[in-house]
Amino acid sequence: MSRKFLSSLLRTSTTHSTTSQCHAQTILQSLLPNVILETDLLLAYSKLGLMGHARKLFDKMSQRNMHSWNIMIASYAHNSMFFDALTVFQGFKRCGSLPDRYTLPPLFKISVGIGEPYFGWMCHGLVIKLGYVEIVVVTNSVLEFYVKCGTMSQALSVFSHHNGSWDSVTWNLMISGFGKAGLYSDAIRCFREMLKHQSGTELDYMILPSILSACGKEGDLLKVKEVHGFIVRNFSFGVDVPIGNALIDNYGKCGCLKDSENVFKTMSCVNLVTLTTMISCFGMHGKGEESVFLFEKMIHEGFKPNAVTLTAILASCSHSGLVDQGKKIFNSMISDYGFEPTAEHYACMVDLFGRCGCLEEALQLLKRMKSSSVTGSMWGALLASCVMHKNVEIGEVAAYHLFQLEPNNTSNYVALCGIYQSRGMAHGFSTVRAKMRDLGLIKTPGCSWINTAGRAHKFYQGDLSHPLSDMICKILYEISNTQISTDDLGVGYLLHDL
DNA sequence: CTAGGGTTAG
Repeated sequence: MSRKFLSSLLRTSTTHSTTSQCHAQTILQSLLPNVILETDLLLAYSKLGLMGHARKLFDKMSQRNMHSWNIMIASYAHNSMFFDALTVFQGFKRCGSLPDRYTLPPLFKISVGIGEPYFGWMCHGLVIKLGYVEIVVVTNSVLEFYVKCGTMSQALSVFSHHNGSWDSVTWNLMISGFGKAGLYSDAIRCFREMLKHQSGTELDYMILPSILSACGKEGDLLKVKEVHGFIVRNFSFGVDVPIGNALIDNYGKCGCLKDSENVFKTMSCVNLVTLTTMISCFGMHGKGEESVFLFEKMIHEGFKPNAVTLTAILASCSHSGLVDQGKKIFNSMISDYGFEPTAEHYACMVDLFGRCGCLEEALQLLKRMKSSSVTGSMWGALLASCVMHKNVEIGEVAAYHLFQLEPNNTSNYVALCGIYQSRGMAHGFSTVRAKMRDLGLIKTPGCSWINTAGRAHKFYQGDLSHPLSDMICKILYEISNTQISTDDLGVGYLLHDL
């Protein structure tokens, strides 16, 4: 077998056996050392995730080119082995070479992976200095870095500096970035902007989950329906799994459980995320029995629940008062699946016991735990249950722990006050209020607002300062006595440009 | 050899 033939065989190899047979041939025929062949082997092993094999080869190479360094750095980053990737990159720098367009994107992944933004900022500097800003893949990786750091202002600045050289990945990063940052209306505005820029060209279906999630979290059912209609009209393959999952989730968030179920039923292929989403939708709508039924069905079908699934089913049991089922599921996850419950799961269990009034049982659960592993969210769940059931004794215990753990969290003081107030204990009430004053804590009042004709109108609790408040209250009173279907909500077209 | 989508929680 010639060098050329082995090379092309390796470049298309997808199995361990082909790769190692080629490797054996290179040795048998004394074709090594040879940079091209060794680099081909490197890539073949990396693609199979066999980083140990790749590394052994790489260390023995007497000569390396940019390609070989890039493969090592990118593959380590791809397999979340960030420190190994960094070590290789440092070795690369010691050779006096400069990164190229293939080296740079994985470096941003490394920076996020090791939680070290300085490294990413430095790499952004390199991108500019070495003149790679015009390469859209490189600039997109910079954009993604800022999105993952949660600094949308920086992402926006990168975005606007490269006016014109965007592609659909750029838009998707911006839309999903705004969504992840909770800036849903910005995400929707960005989507509209995108439609303007690329009218006529086909819409990339990868952005649909991002835009659906922005519409759903904004609670805008009409826009969710609009995007759904658009999907049905334009994508003949029907829904792929992530799009189906996003539809289920966002119909659920907008209060249309029936539509979630319909999407779920028509999906030809589902995964763990689909099932978890559907379980949590049932839970959100107080359908605990349906959640448990689906959970048991998925286990029967051989799905292995993950930490998110467990949180969803426990929360669902809790909201529907299914204490025994919740307890059973929690215990079986530990014994049957060797599941290591996280702090969130314990918080769910406390909520499960607490919500139904089993406050003593909830407290015992926390007392049995090592005190250093009891988190604020667990005591917080207990305190919330004590407010619900007006329990002073356990409420004080939970509040005491919370005051230690999060001394500046105003809502804990307010919750304890609420318990005293509901039991008519004026002394306790004023003591906590005084403590809050001493600590300089101010309760931020609940507030809601509405945008009409480009103006925002704010309303605080019990606030009648708005000039039209008389009329507003009268209309609100009428509305609250009228049955309204979600179809009657106002019209706000999203896709009218299409 | 480089970039993008979906799930929990109060």
